[in-house]
Amino acid sequence: MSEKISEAELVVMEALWERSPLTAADVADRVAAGRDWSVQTVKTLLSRLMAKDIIGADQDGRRFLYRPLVAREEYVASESGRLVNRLFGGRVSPLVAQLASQDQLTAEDIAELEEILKGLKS
Amino acid sequence: MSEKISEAELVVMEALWERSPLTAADVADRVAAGRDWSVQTVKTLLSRLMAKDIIGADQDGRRFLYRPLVAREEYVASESGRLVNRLFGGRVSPLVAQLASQDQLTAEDIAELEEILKGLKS
DNA sequence: CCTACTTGACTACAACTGTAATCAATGTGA
DNA sequence: TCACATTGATTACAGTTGTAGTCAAGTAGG
Repeated sequence: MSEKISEAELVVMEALWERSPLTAADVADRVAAGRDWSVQTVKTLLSRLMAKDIIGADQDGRRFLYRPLVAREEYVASESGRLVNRLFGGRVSPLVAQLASQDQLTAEDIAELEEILKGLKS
Repeated sequence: MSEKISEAELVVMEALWERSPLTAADVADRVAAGRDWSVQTVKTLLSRLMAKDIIGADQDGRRFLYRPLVAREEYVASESGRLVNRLFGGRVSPLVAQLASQDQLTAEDIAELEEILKGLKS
C-alpha cells in the first residue's frame, strides 16, 4: 500500500494521470492553469512523490520523464473506501442519502444509479 | 466555514458527537478504546479544536465541559461534497459505481438506494 | 569560447499534526 | 494540615506539507 498523497501532490498526480510521461517543466505548464506555482514548487512535489514511490522517472538525457506508478483508479478506490468507512461506518447508502439531501445528485446521476442498481441485482 | 479537522481531532469529535458535554477526562476515557493516548494528548486536541472554534466549553468549577459547535451532519456533508468534487468532478454516480466495483454495497445498501431514488423521482 | 538558461539536488522555513511533558493552581483524602 | 491527584495552560519536538531559493553541472545560442 503506497503512502499518502497530499492535496498539492494530488494536483501533480492529476496532471500525470491525464498524460504521461512528462518532464517537470511539462507538469509545471499543465498545473499552471489551476495553481500559480513556481517550477521549483512542482519539482519539490515531484521529488516527494518519487520518495513515496507514487511516481517513477526515466532519464531522458539530462532530465527525467515522470510517470505514475499508482493508477488513478487505485487511488480513487482507496480514498472512497476510506471516506465511507470513516464517516458512514462502511455503509454506502447513507453517503448517497447525504449527497442527495445536499442536492448533489443530477438527473443524470439518478438515471445512472438506476442502471448500476439494475446491474447489481442480476 | 470552520477550519479543517485533522484525523486525531476527528477521533475526539466522534466522542463528543456521540455524547456531550464531556470533561477532558471523559473524552480521554471514551477514546481510550480506539487509541492509546495519554490524557495530555487528548487535552491538546481539545485545545486545538477550541482554537479552531469547532468545539466550545463551559466552565464547571475547576474544569471545562466540552461540546461540539459543529454538527456531525454538517461535517459529514462537507467532507462528502469535497470528495465527490475532488475525485469525481462533482458527479455522484461514478462514486457509487466505484464502490460497487469494490463490492462495498451490501444488499441492504441496494435496497436503501432504491428507496432514495424512488423518493427523488417524485 | 563565453554567457545565459535549464535541470535535478539540496536547503529553507513556517504552519499543521501527532504525541506528549512540565508547570502552577486548585481540590481532596487521611 | 499535608501530600497527592487533577486540571488547564504552556512548551516541546519530530514529521508532513506548502511554497519556494540556491547551487552545481550541463546545454544551447551567438
